Amino acid sequence: MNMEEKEKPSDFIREIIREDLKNRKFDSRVHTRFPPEPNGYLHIGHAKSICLNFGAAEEFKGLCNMRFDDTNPTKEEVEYVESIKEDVRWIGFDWQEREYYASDYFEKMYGYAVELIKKGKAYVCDLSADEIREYRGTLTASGKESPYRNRTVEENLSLFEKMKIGEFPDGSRTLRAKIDMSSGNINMRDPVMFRILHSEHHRTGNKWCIYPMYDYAHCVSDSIEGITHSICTLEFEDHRPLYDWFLNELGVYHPQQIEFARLNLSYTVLSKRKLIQLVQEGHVNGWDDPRMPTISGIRRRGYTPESIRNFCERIGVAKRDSMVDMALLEYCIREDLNKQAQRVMAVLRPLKVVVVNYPEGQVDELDAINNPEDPGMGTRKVPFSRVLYIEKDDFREQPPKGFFRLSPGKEVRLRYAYYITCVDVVKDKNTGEVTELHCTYDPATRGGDSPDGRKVKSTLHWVSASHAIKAEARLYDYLFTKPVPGEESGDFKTDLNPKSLEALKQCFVEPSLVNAKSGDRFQFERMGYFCADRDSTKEKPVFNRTVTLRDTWAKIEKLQKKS
RNA sequence: UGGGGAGUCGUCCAAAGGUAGGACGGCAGCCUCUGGAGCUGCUUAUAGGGGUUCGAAUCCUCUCUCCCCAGCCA
Repeated sequence: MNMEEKEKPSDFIREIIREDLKNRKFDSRVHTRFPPEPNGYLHIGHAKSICLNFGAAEEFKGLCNMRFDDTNPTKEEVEYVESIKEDVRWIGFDWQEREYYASDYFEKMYGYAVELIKKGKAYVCDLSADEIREYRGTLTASGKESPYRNRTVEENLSLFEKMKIGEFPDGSRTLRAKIDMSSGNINMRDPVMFRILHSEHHRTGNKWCIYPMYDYAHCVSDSIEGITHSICTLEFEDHRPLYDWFLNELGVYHPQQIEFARLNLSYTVLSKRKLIQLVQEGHVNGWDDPRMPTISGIRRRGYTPESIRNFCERIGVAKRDSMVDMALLEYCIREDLNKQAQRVMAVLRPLKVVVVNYPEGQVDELDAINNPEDPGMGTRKVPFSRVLYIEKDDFREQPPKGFFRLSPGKEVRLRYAYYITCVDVVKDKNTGEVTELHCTYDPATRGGDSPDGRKVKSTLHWVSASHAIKAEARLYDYLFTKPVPGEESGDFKTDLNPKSLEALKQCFVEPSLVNAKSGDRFQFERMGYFCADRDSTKEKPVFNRTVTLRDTWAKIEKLQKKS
């Protein structure tokens, strides 16, 4: 086995494709499609499907179509088609000119339906929605045939024509496939093919007042486009017999439907219904809120397309229900950003430090490495002066066991600068809060190395007070406090994390960040990866925390608090 | 109690009758001018019972558990 073979993702779907290719099925073609309904924003679960459909097509030198499954005008909007296109492109795939819509095929679907009527395989039914439900039976009891089931072909043809030209009100009649009301598979109990909907469609306008149902529209669309492998999620497994029935009765080109398990991710929700609820009820600030698992939210949070693709590869594709650990997604973005992101110093919760033996008014320009993982990214100058800010968490008046950072009398290194020793602690007279530290520095340690070889246990990040830029940092935590939101209570919203967003408005970042543009990503050393948000202004940049760095000390501290 | 699926480390995915392996997480250590990164080691897994076989996660059989389906949604 060579290296290339080793790297290739493999799963049961790719195995099927390989087998089909070997047997020259579908003329040795591979043609998939990504078929979203434009009724919401794409999320990380869709990314799995996108990577599978576009990825497999690419690997087998085939094609993948973009197809909007727009058969329900009451729920669909152009806003959604635009966002979907942007998101798929951002993830890194291209459908060239093959941008299709199920609505492109309405005429053809109508014609095919007429054929089925002529074959005696479809009929116009006057039952109401409630009556259809009654007649359908239950999971264990078989259904009853509709009294309209045996109309003549002529009558059906004329009624269907009248449905089309708008002679009947919404809900008054449907076109149904004539299959088997006693089937154990409820989908086969004379499913509805067309319903009457006097509703304006985002593409076809008012041309149609009957719209096809998913089961009928999907297989026909796949057939028209010459799809070979129609990949969908597990809940459609029961629909496959119907998919096959329509295509067989029509006697047209017949793709193969294959089902895989949809993605579940811990500490979030991935259902359109729930996501739309979060947006509409204001639990988040829109579809692209960085806490949302939507592609647009993840993008704004600072994730890279590369990390999403790697994630989708790592989680694999199979048929069993599963719950992927959020920690894996975080691993993927850290892995990518560790290699890419420019390092920078930013103090999120500032504590003032006066270097008492450093001359007032003097400024040192120190060399800092932009990315230790990539020397090619070069170095930059960072200004040092008498008054600095360090991170509040990096000082403890009474250091707990294992605390390596600054405390009274202790010496630490300021990254790329000098060793400093804390000589005095200034407190607020009323609250007792530490407001300022007095430290001395050792001029011999300039650059961060001690000529006498003495070691310090810790290196702190810092900024020069007079040079720093004021900034806002938005720290995000999981949107939910439980791995499976609502598992106990039954209502996912009871597990919403009240601390999922913490906005720190008085941060100080090093001056090199003046030029940061919206979308730029950085590692704030020792704090995490951050991405400049579009809310940034010239006066005050805003940074979203994409993900923290792994934090060993935080882990130790948490353990200590427990015991 | 109808029909359709699925059960392998904590999590995700492999192993197509022949040593149950990888990744994430966790733990321990090494290293380090980021308590980052990197490196090394460890990590109570084949749902259960029978059977076939020299040999079973894999084949047969019985049982158990979980998921999906009763929209004129997709």
